[in-house]
This record gives sequence, structure tokens and C-alpha cells, in this order.
Amino acid sequence: MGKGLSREVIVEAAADAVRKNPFQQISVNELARTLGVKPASLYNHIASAEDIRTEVGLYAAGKLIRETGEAVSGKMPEDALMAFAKAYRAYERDNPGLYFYIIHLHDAEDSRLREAAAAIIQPIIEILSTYGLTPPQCCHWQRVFRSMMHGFIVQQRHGYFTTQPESSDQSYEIGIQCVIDGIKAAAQESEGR
Amino acid sequence: MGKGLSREVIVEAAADAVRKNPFQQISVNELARTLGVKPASLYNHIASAEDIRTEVGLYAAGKLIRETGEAVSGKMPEDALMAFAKAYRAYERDNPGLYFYIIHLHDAEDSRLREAAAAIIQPIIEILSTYGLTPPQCCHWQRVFRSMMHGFIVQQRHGYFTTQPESSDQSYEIGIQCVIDGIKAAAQESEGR
DNA sequence: TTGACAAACTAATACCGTTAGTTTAGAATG
DNA sequence: CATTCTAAACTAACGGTATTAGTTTGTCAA
Repeated sequence: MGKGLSREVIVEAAADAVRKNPFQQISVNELARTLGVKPASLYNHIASAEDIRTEVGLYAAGKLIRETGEAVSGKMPEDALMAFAKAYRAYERDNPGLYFYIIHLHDAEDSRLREAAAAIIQPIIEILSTYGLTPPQCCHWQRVFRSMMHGFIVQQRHGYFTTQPESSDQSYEIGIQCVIDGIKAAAQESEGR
Repeated sequence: MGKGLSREVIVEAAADAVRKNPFQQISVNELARTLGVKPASLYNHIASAEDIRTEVGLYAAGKLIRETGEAVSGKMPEDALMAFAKAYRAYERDNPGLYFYIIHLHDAEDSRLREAAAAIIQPIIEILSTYGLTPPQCCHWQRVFRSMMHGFIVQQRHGYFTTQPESSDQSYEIGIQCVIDGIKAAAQESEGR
């Protein structure tokens, strides 16, 4: 037999499903239906539903790492942080399903997922170190920076910002700029010591 | 018949289940098992599984509103923001399951849930207005403030901060203080105009 | 005592993920 | 060319999920 099923084809179909239906779990049964095959057949190629989800997560993370990396490459440190933040949010806007997959990466055991999650924030850490922050400060501010980005995105996606007319783009810029200013202040302080 | 089942008893059991098993969905079957009753019996008192979840969400939101409200009552504006942020995070620490229920409130249609979600952030808006911020600024900074709180909490809960040894309490305080400083700067600017 | 109602029940449907065991088709080997 | 081996599909089943329809049962009031 063989209807052209393979691990790659399945993962691709799963990523498509996430794109089309951003906020619901990937279903093995539905995936099989899409591929014109019985659910059990998928298990010749994949270990479990979780296995597919891991693979989709890795794909999504790779895409995010690439896009944010491109956004900061060649930029001066002061522009790079804002550029990263905007690329990060743009990714979520264009791929909401994939973004929220990434966020749950840490729930999984898979070490590749943990590595991917770490790689996402790597450019931020590098930029922060050029500011002359000490390593512990770097750690704190990297946490603060990503908290602002992610917190904003999640709440907007859950509809918390829709009741007011104010531009969410502007709110985001204010928030990110606030963190950048905080970083600058911390850097000056540790320098003038 | 009647084994003492009621809407209240069911919701209470559901809230208990969320407390014991913070990150998994409430199951009607398991709920029935806990209550020593058949799953179908629950439908004499509740409309659907979603109905239970809504009720648990309302309970959780009420608790959060109470606890953060108490934390800020009687505080000076400059202390109140930090106190709110700490109470907010403490709530998540003590009730992780309930907290993440609240966050998904906006996904639901129920207007009571939307009202509850709005009430959570109400104290922040009131404090911000005492800073002399204009209404649009109030809106922006309220978004920024809650983004920092929620973003931080989510990421810590997903394990993103465990790889480094730095204290997450300290990171949180840096992040919140950064936003407070931003608010103060914005207030001064709009005042000195 | 009887009748009505509320609250439990059973039984069924239609999903979900997953496993074991079976068939089949095509490639490889004698 | 015939046989064998293997990969990839299948069927059938189990236990989980939510939900509905229809039925029984216990209690309280008329």
C-alpha cells in the first residue's frame, strides 16, 4: 500500500490545521480525515498526538527565530530592541496559532523544544550585553523584556484591549519603550559606579 | 431521590478539582465520580461543561478582585501599584489553576465574565488617574502594567525562568518598578505642559 | 392516598487518542 | 517469474470525553 503518508506530510498538515484553526488542539482523527486515511494509520509514522505537536512547535519556533533574527540583524543596539519587539508581535499577528504553540513548548519534555525556546530570546541577551549590563542584570532585564512582549500579546489576543478605542500599537510601543528606558537607566547606573 | 446535588455543590467540587489539578480541564465524568453520581445527573443542575467552567471563572475572578482590592486599600498611590502587582502575583502563586481560568475569561461569551475581567483591573485605572494622566494615557499605561504582570507570571509558570539562578522575585520587582517609573515620567510630562 | 415534581438513573450517540492484530501492495531476492 | 519480506495501510477494540432522550424513584403537598 502507501498513500504517500510520511512524518513530514503529517506535520505539514498539522501546521496547516493550526493556521486555519488557531486556538484548538490538533486532533489525530481530524488530521487523518484531512489526509484521507484512517486515524490508526498515522501511528505508523508518528508516536503520539503529542509527538505531532512537538514537531509543529519546533517548526513554529524555527520560523519565529528566523524572522526576529532578520529584524535585528545589522541594527544599532538602541533600535534593535524595538525592532525585535515589533517583529515578535508581527509574528503573532500573522501566525496566532503557531505563536501559542511556542509558548507551551516548555511544558513538554523534549529537549529540542527547550533549546528552541532558549534560542528565541538569544538575540535579546546579546543586545543587552552590549549595553554594559552585568550578567545578573542581563538576566533580569531579559525576563522583563519578554514579559512585556508576551503579556501584551496574550491579553490583546484574549480581547482585553478591545473595549477601549486607544490604538494597541501605540500602547505596545509605550510599553516596550518603557522597558528600553529602564534598561538604559540600569546600564548608566552600573557604568557610573 | 436527591443526593444533595446542586449547582453550588458542583461548582465547589469543580473549583476543588482545579485547585488539586491546576492545569487540566475540568471533566464532567470525573466531577460526577467525585460526587458519587452518574455524569448525566449533573445535567439536571448545569447546562454544560462550559457552564461549570464559567461559574468557576466567576468564583476565581471574585477572589482575585477581593484580594488585590484589599492589598491596595488605604495605600498611597506610589505604594499602591507595587502592592497591587505583588498581590496579583501572590494570587497566581497560591491558586495557579484559578488564575489561568481567569485569563481565558474573555474567550467566553458570558457578559458576567467580561464584567469580572474588567473589574480586576479597575483599581489600577483609579490609581493611574490620581497620577494626573490623561484618559488615553491611563488606558495605555493600564495595558502596559497588566502586560508586565501577566507576561511575567505566564512565563515563570511555563518554566522559562528556571534555567538561570537569579531570583524571579527580584526580576518581577524590577519589571514592575520599571513600569511605575514610566508612569511617573509620563505624568510629569503631561503636567509640565 | 394520590399526584406531581425534582433529581437521580440507564442507554445511546458521537467524538477523542491509542493499541493489537491483520491485510495488502510493492520491492527485493532466488 | 515466483517467492518472500516489509512498510504502510487496514479493522476492531478499549477507555476516555461531552451530551441527550427517555425512564425510574423518592419526597412533599394537596
